[in-house]
Amino acid sequence: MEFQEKKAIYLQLAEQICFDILEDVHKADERIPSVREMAAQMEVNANTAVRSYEWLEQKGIIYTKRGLGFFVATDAKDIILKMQREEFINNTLPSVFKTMRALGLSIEDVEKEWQK
Amino acid sequence: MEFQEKKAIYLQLAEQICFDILEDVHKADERIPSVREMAAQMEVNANTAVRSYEWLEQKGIIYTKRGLGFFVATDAKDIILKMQREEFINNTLPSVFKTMRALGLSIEDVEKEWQK
Amino acid sequence: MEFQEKKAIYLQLAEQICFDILEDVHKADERIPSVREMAAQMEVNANTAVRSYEWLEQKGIIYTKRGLGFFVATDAKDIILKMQREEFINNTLPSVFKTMRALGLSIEDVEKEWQK
Amino acid sequence: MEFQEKKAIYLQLAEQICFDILEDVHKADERIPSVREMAAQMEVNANTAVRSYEWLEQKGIIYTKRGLGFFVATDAKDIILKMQREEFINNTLPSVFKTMRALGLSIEDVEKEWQK
DNA sequence: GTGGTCTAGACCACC
DNA sequence: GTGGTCTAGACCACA
Repeated sequence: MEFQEKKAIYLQLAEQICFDILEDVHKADERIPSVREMAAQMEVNANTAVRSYEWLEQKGIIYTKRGLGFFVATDAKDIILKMQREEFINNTLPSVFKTMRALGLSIEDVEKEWQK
Repeated sequence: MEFQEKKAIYLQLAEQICFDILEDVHKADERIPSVREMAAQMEVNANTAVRSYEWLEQKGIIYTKRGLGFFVATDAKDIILKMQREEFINNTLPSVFKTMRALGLSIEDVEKEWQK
Repeated sequence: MEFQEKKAIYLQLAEQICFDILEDVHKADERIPSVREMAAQMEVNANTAVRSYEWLEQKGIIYTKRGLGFFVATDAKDIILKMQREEFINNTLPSVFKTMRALGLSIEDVEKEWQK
Repeated sequence: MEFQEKKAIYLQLAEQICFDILEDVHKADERIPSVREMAAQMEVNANTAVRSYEWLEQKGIIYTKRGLGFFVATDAKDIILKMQREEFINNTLPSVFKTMRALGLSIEDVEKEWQK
């Protein structure tokens, strides 16, 4: 996997895993590769993979069964979508709005385009 | 100047010049640096700077006086803003709309955010 | 192909291609020789042929399909004829009018000739 | 003087002399340089200059006084203008008309431009 | 294979 | 000095 320089690798890996969950590469309640396997697959340091899994667990997207590994949460997709929705609302939209103001475009202009 | 790898350098340079015109670094009807000066400043090949200037000239943003150099068009800002508006409508918005559909967001959700 | 010294080669090549389109050597929606083929045929540098093609593309006379080559636009002939009409009106006619004034000829004299 | 390759040099020289007469470089009833002087000035072979003078004399534009040289005819300008008018009517205009037909332009279109 | 881009270096006309 | 053009040769993404 290729990573951007601007963003922490463990976050990019976590996002990739989220993407895979949405795409059913990893299905609800099923096991995902172990930290070491994932680290090898993605060619990152094992500690980086650990941080990704911790982050996903903290978000409730995966959970751990001692001795067995990590599993996809039943409602993982819902959580991910909700997260992405918030990301869109809090970051993408404000940036789009800023551009609109700079260009003198109104919300009505955007609505017209949406109809198409 | 630093350039992204994904986009042609001559286009990035042209956009930078547009940005400078909007910011009054280069004012209407005034001369901009010669092709060779700009190329040296930005550390690109002279021919690449030529392509940028040709692109801007073709858009009507700058014009040339023989033996004297390139000058900012009187209505350069209008042209740039119109261009950017079209770019936003034709490229940025469709991408935003695609994300909205993927996340199940409606135009009403966006309107609520806009009010804030 | 032989080129005049007074005019840019890439423009003369572009005009030749226009001529060929009008003569159905290159037909609407069909592929024209690749940049490199054309350059070899006409014995010019490949970059010069590129400039010709870019000029024709910018005029809407040809269009490009990625990895496949350049194709003649459906309405290429219309565009070419319109272009040539403007050229005639803006350049040829003024020069003819200048000669007429120098020789003391009126528009009526020309009309008489036109009738024949 | 520089000569085009496509046209006989003696004709180009004769035209240049006509041009000079119209511009009063050589005035009516005055002597023009001898054949040898002219040949030297224009850097052409003396025989070529002779042919030019013969051509001009045959047209009635210049005349010879034995032992004195060549002189500009009293009505030289009239003859030249008449000649040029015929040249315009017989060669330039037909070529213009041909272009007009090829482009689908009418004499009315030309009249409109003439008014400007 | 295609077009697209970039560099390096050259010559020209114009001012 | 300015822009404008041309050549030579290189690397890239895409199909």
